[in-house]
Amino acid sequence: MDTAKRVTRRRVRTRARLLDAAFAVFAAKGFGRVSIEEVCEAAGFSRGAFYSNFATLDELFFALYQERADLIAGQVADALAQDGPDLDVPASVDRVTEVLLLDVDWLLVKTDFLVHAARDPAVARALLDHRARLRRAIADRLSRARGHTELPAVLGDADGAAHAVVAAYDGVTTQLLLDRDVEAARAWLRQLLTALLGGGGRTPA
Amino acid sequence: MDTAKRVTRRRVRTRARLLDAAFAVFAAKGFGRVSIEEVCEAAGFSRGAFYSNFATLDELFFALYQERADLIAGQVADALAQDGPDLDVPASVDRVTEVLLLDVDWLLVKTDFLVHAARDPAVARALLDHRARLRRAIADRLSRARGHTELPAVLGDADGAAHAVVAAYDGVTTQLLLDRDVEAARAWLRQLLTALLGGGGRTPA
DNA sequence: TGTATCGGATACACCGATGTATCGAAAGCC
DNA sequence: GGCTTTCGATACATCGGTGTATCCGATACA
Repeated sequence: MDTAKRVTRRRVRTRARLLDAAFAVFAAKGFGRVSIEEVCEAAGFSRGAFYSNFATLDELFFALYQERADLIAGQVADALAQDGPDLDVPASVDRVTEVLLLDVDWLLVKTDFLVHAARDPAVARALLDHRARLRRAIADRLSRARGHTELPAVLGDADGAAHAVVAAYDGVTTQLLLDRDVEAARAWLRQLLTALLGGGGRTPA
Repeated sequence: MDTAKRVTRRRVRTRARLLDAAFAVFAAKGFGRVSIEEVCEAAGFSRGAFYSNFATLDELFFALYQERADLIAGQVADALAQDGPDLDVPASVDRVTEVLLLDVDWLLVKTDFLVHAARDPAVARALLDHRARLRRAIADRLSRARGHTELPAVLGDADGAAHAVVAAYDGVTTQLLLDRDVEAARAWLRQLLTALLGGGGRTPA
């Protein structure tokens, strides 16, 4: 039942170029202020290319988000897998923080997508799925290390702790979008996370 | 030097109606998807009324945000002022939480505004100011009660604690926008805040 | 290399929103 | 209550974006 059209190699390239261009334009101007034409122009294509690959800007946005979010998720998983069976909380926190607050442009686009998802249940579900997957990765890591380092009881189980980690991430992101100070945000997220997870009292610079 | 035009009473009414209508429409569709005409129609006016009061949609949005944000800020201040010189952390947390997560529509509009501010330095400054004022109110309250309840040292001074409170608020907001579960968000914010501020171990329902 | 299919460019018709200029009615002032 | 000023409605010109239908060059496959 392979309905595959004649394999296409050019197509994937142009699709990728469209997505890249869209990312740049969305980051710069915000999804709400971007037209299909602008994306095409930035990608060096005509609108024909766009309509051949996507039905609407929303569809492209969705594809874009999915692609990049998977990428980040993978990086986070890697960062978490990097220490052995013993969990070194501060080191893990550092690595994850580095990944999560790497690229302000991504945070901009991601927030745009949040606003978009907040008004479309179907999109919201996709975003919630992504977040759930992220939380699960964190929770797994935390519970795997239980017994070594005891979690503060106030948060409940490892799942609660993972929830808290994500909330801290989101909270710091908000501030970062406004002041654009990545280093401050990283320091602040580290501090928050160690405060929540109790990674042994480390004092910030 | 009173450059005041002949006093106008009708004007303020229509302006208010425009702002109210804009709030509803923005909440429903998102700032990026709303046209001037839609706002006017929702308010029961013609576009002439709009252009007589605002130069651009951005300008209206700014005014709208300022108005509502001041309102909320006042309510938070009230909530914080409600106990006497002694600070009852859990009670205060409850009251503030109630105010901050009162209205999902407001959170939607506020997040739209964040996205908007993230790309306009002037607007960003205004939003940062608001946040700073909120933080200061919280920090004042916390430090005024110092000695009674000791804050966890990990967060630094009262200012750091206030920062953490706002971050928790922002983080919980993000989740709330996606799952629309206000009660869960409230419970979760209470839990986070007591975890951060150490309001004596209360266990959630 | 020939050929059938695919992908992107071009051209066109259309629509909705914008901003402005003008006019009539409402509201304040004496 | 008349007069003046202000406010909002109406009409118009314009523009940018959208979506579609068609065409030609590129690309895979035999």
